[in-house]
Amino acid sequence: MDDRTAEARILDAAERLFYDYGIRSVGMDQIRDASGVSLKRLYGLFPAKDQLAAAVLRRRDREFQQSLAAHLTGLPSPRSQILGVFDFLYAWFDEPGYRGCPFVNAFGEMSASSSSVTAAVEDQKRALAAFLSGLAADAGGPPALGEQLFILVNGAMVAAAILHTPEAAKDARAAALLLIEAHPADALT
Amino acid sequence: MDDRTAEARILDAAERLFYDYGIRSVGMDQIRDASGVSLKRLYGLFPAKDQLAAAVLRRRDREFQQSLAAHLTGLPSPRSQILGVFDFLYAWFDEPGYRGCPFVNAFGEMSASSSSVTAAVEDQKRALAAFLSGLAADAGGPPALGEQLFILVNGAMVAAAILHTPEAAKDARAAALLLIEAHPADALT
DNA sequence: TCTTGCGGAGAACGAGCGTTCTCCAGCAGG
DNA sequence: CCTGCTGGAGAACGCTCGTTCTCCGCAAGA
Repeated sequence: MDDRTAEARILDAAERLFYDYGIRSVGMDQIRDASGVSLKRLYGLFPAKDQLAAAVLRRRDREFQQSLAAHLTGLPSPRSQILGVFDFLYAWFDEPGYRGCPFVNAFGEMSASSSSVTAAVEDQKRALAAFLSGLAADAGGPPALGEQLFILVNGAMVAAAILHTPEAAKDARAAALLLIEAHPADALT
Repeated sequence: MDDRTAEARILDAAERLFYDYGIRSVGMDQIRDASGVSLKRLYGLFPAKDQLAAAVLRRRDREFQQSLAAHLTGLPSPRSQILGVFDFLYAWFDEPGYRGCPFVNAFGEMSASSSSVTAAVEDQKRALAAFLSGLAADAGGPPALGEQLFILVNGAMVAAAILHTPEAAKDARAAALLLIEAHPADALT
């Protein structure tokens, strides 16, 4: 098998295992077994476990952004796109295996011991904040609206995970709607 | 030394070490060294590490609730008490060693491997949600306001930790203010 | 056919760590 | 003085796991 599919199979296996059981709980042997790629090749592609974890997070960030953007295309206004973010979250929270935001979980688990993981988490959160600020600006809201949407999104992910309910997405959506309408200049509907 | 101070010294040491470095990164030997309590006595009081971690979290929850309540006493209205929650958060986020919500971090680290820790985290979040719902009801807001405040609080904790800025508390405070005013019946000022 | 090197399987190594055990000092009671 | 108990210090045990090493099959080229 060529390197490309070997790398993808490793990332697929690691992503699932890390998310389901936590990064530290999963051994490299389990990733070898689940991916079918030998340890030697695995270490040839990813020289250490935390770099594999960081690579998993960075790929997941790209997929998350693409998936969210795809869900939002076709929505007519910036305002409906903002609300669409929370509909997207609801569908995610409602999936059977939802266990919280993988980036927040990785931060809680590894921030004290792996700088490459924390850097990947930080980059994902900055990208998400920038994306939401863009939507907020498109909707004619002030910069603070972007920050508030970012807080709502992260709070909903935590609340849904710990309290075992996807309803947090609906509560956050309602809050976002009120915030959009409350801010002085909401140009578009 | 009697059991009471031994237990307190263990909890003090474990709380600091667990929060600073993560639960799994801290060995029982380090807790023994930091607390000055022998391993034998330590295991006599807490039969396993995850039960010690759960005990740390439950005590921290009690202290957090008391500290928050003390910060809110004297504030004249439910509305100002709600805003006071976010002022309280700002002061916390601005402390040098802030590393996120210890309960969220513990959840990310241990939810797959320790039921006693996840139970302690869940109880803390339910208590916090109930407290905020009480404030929201006192302020004349609908039940959804309580849920939204809960989401804002958790989102602010995550955002402040990962983005290294206490400003998230101010953004969340501004959002809370808008939500209070946006909700139909805001009786008290 | 012989050689050479790549890559797979998995054993091995070394460190960390949760938990238990051993040893011993000190002290209370007979 | 002897006995037995409590509790501290820390060695020891057993397991996990990240990482590396060894061995071997096999395919490609001369």
